Amino acid sequence: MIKSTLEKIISEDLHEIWSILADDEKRLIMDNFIIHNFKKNQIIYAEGDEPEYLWCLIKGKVKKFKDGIGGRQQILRLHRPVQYFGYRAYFAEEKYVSSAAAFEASTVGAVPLSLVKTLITKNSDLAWFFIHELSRNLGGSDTKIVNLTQKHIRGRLAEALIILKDNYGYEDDNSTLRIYMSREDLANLSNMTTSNAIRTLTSFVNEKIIIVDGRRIKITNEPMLRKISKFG
Amino acid sequence: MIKSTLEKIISEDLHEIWSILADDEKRLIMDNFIIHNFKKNQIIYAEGDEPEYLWCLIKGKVKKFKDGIGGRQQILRLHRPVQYFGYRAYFAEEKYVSSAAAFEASTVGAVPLSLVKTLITKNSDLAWFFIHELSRNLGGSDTKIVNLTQKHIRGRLAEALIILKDNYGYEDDNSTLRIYMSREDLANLSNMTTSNAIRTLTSFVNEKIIIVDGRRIKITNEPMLRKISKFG
DNA sequence: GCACAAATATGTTATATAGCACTAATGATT
DNA sequence: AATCATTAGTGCTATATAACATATTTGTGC
Repeated sequence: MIKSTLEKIISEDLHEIWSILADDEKRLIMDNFIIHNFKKNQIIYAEGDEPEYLWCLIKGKVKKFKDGIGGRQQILRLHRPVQYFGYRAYFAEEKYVSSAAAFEASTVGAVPLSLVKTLITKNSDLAWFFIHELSRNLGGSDTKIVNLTQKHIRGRLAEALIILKDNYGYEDDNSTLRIYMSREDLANLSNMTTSNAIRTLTSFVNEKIIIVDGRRIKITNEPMLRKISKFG
Repeated sequence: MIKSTLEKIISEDLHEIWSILADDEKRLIMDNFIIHNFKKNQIIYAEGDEPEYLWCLIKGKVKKFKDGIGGRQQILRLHRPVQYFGYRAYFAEEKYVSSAAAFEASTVGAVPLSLVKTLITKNSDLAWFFIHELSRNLGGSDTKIVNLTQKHIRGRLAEALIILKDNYGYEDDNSTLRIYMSREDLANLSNMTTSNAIRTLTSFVNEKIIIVDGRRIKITNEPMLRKISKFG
């Protein structure tokens, strides 16, 4: 018997998380799992939309953001494979309060949240999975509030770079961030204007903390970066 | 048979939420429910502590906050009876990332989180209660990030006053906030210095949006306050 | 009721960062 | 290759808000 590509993705990539599901539950998910492909910068869902699907990032990178005053965007969270998103609003019985977009070409699976709801009720391990995820995100969000409001520009940018490293890691050279983003997005992540992101990036280069080649960022002095991030 | 005071509190005040529990589960909670009294400004738990108890606010007011750069405090959330707090860190398997303190003399019940964990696993309604709470809090936290980082001082203070109204309501006159807090706490809620909280409060008074008498704040033009809060 | 501490109020100055204007580089399209 | 659009980079100015200084008022303990 030949496994379908979809089944292969699910059984291989998602094994870790869906291992908490019973076989019939897995079957149910597989039968209702729809693969979507999003192009770079394409919106997956937007603020105000009614939540319908649990999204599962299989390949690519996704940002969650909120549009604020004067079209200024705040990036709230970054996702990497295999991570789940788009469920909070449904569980809160709200519309989405933030939007999700693909950072780069991405493959995402969609599972109806109504199905997820049924499974959570029946499977306490799955309930715990989401309780755990939500709890971690909430802690991160609370910490972010203080970081973004109280740290100065250098601290905020340094922190953003650390976040990028913690989320996407380094390439094989052990120093180049495995994500290439525009200066504007870097600014949106650190709550500052694009000009200031560029300027601050330049001063980090001058201080030999990073090396910049276009959108390629090499962190050469991570301890110093963490220090700047911590001090503020 | 005479009901104990404790049993009375639980069966009356907590009915709404614990109604999702079976009788034997209620019994278990009651047997492990310890009442604590906290004085004004007393710390209930502090950042870095290991989470042990689910706290249930029975009487009084509680703030959750995080100490930031230069001793500057950011108030993250406010609690009123009957609300639960202190569980996030346990579910995230982390130490507390914020502290909780009584705003005024408060009565709080403590239930061992290990017991709550057991109950959640057995009772999916209870699991959903926490999934729902966490999801709502996370949405609020994400919204707060944008509000605090992008709005100007007037917008932030206006929003803080609205939050106070939504949380604690008005007194019988339908306009006096049912909470009295220091200008410093008001500043900590709106991410600004105490001086600026005072100044901005004064300008709201001059604009006939509020009336201030010491710590007593009367909101006389709530639509305008919401407008200022929304616009930024 | 007095002494002292804490909170509130207000004016002045300093500064971080936004806003704007402009140029340079890079990348996409035909 | 030429054109155009987008992104990156830099200097200058404006401004919101912090920081500081100093009254003034209010609350608290004896």
